[in-house]
Amino acid sequence: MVKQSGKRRAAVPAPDGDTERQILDAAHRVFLRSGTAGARTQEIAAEAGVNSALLHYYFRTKERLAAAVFHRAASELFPVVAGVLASDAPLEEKARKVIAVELERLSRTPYLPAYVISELAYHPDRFQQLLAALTGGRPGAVGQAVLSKIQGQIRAEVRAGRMRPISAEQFLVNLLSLCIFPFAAQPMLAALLGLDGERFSRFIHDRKRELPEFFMKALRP
Amino acid sequence: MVKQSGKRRAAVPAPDGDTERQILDAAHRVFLRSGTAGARTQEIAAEAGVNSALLHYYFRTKERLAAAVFHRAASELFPVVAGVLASDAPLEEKARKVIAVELERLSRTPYLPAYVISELAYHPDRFQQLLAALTGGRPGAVGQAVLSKIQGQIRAEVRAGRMRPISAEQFLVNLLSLCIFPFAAQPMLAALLGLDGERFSRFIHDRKRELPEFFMKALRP
DNA sequence: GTCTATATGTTGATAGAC
DNA sequence: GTCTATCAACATATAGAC
Repeated sequence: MVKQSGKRRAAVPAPDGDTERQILDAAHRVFLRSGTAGARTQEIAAEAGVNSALLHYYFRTKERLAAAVFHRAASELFPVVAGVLASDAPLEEKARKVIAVELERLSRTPYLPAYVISELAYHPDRFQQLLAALTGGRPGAVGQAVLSKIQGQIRAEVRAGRMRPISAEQFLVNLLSLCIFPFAAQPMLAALLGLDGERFSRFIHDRKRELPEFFMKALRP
Repeated sequence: MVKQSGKRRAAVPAPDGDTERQILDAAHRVFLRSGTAGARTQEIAAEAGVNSALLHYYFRTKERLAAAVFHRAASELFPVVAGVLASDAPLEEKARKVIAVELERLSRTPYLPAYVISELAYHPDRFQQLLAALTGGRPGAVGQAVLSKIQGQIRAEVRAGRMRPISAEQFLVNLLSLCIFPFAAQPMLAALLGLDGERFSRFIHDRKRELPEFFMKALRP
């Protein structure tokens, strides 16, 4: 990002990959663990195996580093789902696919939802600027495209008598709520319902099978 | 909490209520706005109309103040729902009631979910210690009681042919997801689907009517 | 590119007068 | 109880040698 030199350094310093990515990876872990405000650049540098001066050499400020991490985190969370939802597949297939993909992905990065929610709550501007970067200037364009696509499909299903009326917004929010919330609230569920560690994994495992039926059933006329 | 003196001061200093509560109220607002790590005690003091020395007089450390605020925030979020769920009302009525109560309450304090989720993610110990305080030593007791209560009711409904089988955990998580997530993710929905300000309010307004049907329908055999 | 050493600015917290 | 003034500890960021 800041680096321009293409010159490869001699064998010693970087164990694997280039340093910039190592710092970014470390920042990713630390920010997701402690939150942006709670994280310390010094801790990130230590976790990356470098000192904090080098961190500032690659990313000028903590803020820029935070933006880069958020960008990467959000980019691996949204595009997949957006792709599925904007496709031409039948509505029911989309829902099943989204559930499968989301539960699978979030099982591997369970801290992502809480991190994204926190960032959005305390730093709403970051998201706007990310959307602008992703969609090239017109934020909300992807969302609107998905919405009208879904809306059209719902209307068709309703006319065919296979579904009862529901707005595209409610449809989408219901779907995302059921997929994402359990991960965002995992610590709460652990304390409240005892869903910690292995029990949570089993819970999600069961959910992959049960949630599609639950969701589709709710939409039938 | 720290204050012992019952002596009332002369008319001048405190505009309304006692100072301790004013500080707590200010802390509540600031912590919910900026997150615990991002908030500054100085900002809290300013918002409370006092200086930061007085803040430390009442609450010795920022950490204690944060715990007090989280305690209060969580206490106004959970007990109501727990009360409904643990009651002897029929299952369907409980679900409707929870949806109505939650959507109504969160409409008035929309930042609460994101704050609680953030706190839990970055400060899981706080919740344990809160639960211990609330339930007098045995954390998870309330949750377990609710779970087995619900589990029993589900079994009865299933036997009566009015509901298809579902574990109490999935039942509860589905219900809470659908109620809480929209508020936790509001900034995301605003950026993505254009659900900001007035449009979000209307979305929630519609949701109060539509969600009970959606949820109940999903459970029918 | 990477390090050591250091500057600069905040921040949480305390001392002590009133 | 409430204030002014101040401290000590960090955390971010930079300078400059290698």
